[in-house]
Amino acid sequence: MSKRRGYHHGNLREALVEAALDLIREKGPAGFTLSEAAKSAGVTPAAVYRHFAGREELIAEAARQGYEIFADLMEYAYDGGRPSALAAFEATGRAYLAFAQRHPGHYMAMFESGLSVNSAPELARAAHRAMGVLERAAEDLSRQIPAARRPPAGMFSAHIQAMSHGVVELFARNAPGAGSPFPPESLLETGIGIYLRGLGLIPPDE
Amino acid sequence: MSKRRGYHHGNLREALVEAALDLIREKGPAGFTLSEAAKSAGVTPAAVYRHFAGREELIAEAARQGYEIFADLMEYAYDGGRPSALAAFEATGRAYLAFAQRHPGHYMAMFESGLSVNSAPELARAAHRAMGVLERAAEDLSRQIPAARRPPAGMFSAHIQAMSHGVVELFARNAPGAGSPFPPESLLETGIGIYLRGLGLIPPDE
DNA sequence: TGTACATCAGTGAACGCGCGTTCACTGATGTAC
DNA sequence: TGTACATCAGTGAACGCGCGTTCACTGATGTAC
Repeated sequence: MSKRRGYHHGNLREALVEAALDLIREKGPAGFTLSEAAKSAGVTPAAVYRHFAGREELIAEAARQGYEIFADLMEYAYDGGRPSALAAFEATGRAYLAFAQRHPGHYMAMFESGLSVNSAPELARAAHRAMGVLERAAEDLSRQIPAARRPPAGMFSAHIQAMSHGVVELFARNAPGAGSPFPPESLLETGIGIYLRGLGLIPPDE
Repeated sequence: MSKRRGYHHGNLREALVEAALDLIREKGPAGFTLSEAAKSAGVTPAAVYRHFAGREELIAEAARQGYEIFADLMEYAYDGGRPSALAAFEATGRAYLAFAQRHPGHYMAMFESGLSVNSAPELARAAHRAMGVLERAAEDLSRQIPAARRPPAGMFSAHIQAMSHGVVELFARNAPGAGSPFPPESLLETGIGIYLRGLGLIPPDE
């Protein structure tokens, strides 16, 4: 952690963000303190103020980076709707969970810190980009549903978000419902599968 | 809040739990402090220690009471599977959301405080009872699915829990995804409806 | 290549604050006689 | 009904702690000449 070579750190800003992410992952967003982040970056708490206005801004930057990574992953998974709207949609679902598992600190900073997405414009922009992919995927896929039985795309995407977030919170961590006999990946995959079947997007017999 | 009539409070234990629930609802589980709970119950912080071993135990008691209320509501909604397994199941889904909305402090103490359900045996018992209702409802309903296409009941119930929790966290509060144009009740109701259709429990044409 | 100097990232001491927790105490309550 | 007394729920002062934040400072870096 403290790979400083002298008086100057070299890349303190990023080191602080990483320290914050580690702390958030280990103790939750509330357990994270500016002082401890500074300490684990090998620096005095006061040094933090050279790079951030305060504790809040440090968390916001961690969340922003999370939304950027998240958006990139979602876009990569969606891949412009290839090879099919259905496959691309399912890939974004898997990407959602994979992100939560691989970047728990980011995920918690984004969704559990109580941070308002509108506290900073770059944060809002990144969050909007990430959510936009999911909404687009839902829109593309929902066009395959006969218009009469088609739910609004926003509702469709909200369902998937809810299911994904629920699986992460309840079954992908040491949460209340943990100790479930099913791995979160298969829980989410089957859950989304059944849901899509309910929309007539997957044949009922398969 | 401070309806004390003299030196003795009369019902401090309950007053503290209620103060804790109010604080948790307003500031989140991390924002709640023992001192503030004592203050809003009109009492010195030291008085808390006549009734609780400390901060942690106070939160645990709030969560325990939440699980009891939750379990009662779920049992009432389930009503032994009447009038039908399907209707009873849908009622428990609605009860889940209604509980989260009507008892946000309890809900947060239960699911967002980072509290381990196994920190106290009465807490674990209450939590188990609550979750048992949902599992039983899922089991009863899943018996109506042809055995070949029937997912394990535990998975079924996990899906519903995930969707319900996700809707609460993302759309029933001022969370990141909030500002959704759909009220949480209808989000959950349609989400569960589509899911049940995917299981063949609701006819596709209805 | 060497020196003077501006820049600015970090130090370290200090602050006021609210926290959880402890302790000896006090005074209201309710029971025994 | 009245008095003595045990009980124990609450007080209030004190503690050590870590927090976020500020400030004047210092010393490493890198640029101009």
